[in-house]
Amino acid sequence: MNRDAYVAIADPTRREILDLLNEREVVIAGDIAARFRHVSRPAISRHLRILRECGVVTSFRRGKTQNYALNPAPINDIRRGWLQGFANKQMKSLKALRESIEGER
Amino acid sequence: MNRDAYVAIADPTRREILDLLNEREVVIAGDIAARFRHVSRPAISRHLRILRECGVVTSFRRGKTQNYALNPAPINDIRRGWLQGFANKQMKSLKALRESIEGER
DNA sequence: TTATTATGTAACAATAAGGTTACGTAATGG
DNA sequence: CCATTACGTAACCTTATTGTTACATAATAA
Repeated sequence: MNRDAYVAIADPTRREILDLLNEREVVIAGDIAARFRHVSRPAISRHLRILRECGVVTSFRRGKTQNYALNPAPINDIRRGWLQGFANKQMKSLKALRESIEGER
Repeated sequence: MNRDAYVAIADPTRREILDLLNEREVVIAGDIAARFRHVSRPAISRHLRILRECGVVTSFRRGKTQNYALNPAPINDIRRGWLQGFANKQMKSLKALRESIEGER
């Protein structure tokens, strides 16, 4: 399956996983799961799969460990893409408002 | 219910609604629904409710129309909050990497 | 080879998401 | 008052999400 990066960041557990991968470069699956007391290892495994399907992490096997690494591009694209455009439009509205007030003088 | 703004922007239909509200200041519910050929009015009505629950839109009645307006703050908070921190951490990693290369000389 | 470690996945359950049609209701206009 | 307009919502269906436990598999260790 191929998912949207918006989905990746919509879940708080996944954001926490992404934060972890942003700090440590490469982290093995077991260490990621160990971080979460309240969530089981299989649940984390599936979150990791979703993150792969969103294209925000990559994984590779080394010996008997599965290693995960961050691919931040799709997440940065959200920030510089839709969210940036969203913020820009607000500025345009403010500018238009400001100019209409100017025009009233 | 009280939801997370991440949920608001996770759905493409809701992003489209938000874009619309970002352009037009105040839009009545019917006009929003009319924008979507493939999605029914009740479905849009529920998207609007979710957007309210996420605190990203406000609505008020005027006469017989329900008027919707954007509250961009929670969305901007995502951009300047978690996503900004996420991007900053990457820069820190790059800086650390750069400095470790410096150190090797 | 057998046991252990590390991790994915199948099977299941509960809940949420997103869509539809049909109906309820508040405001306006004749 | 009655019809119309503009919405929300209830009931229902389907599919997705999130979690659990139990099992399968791959790589190493003994």
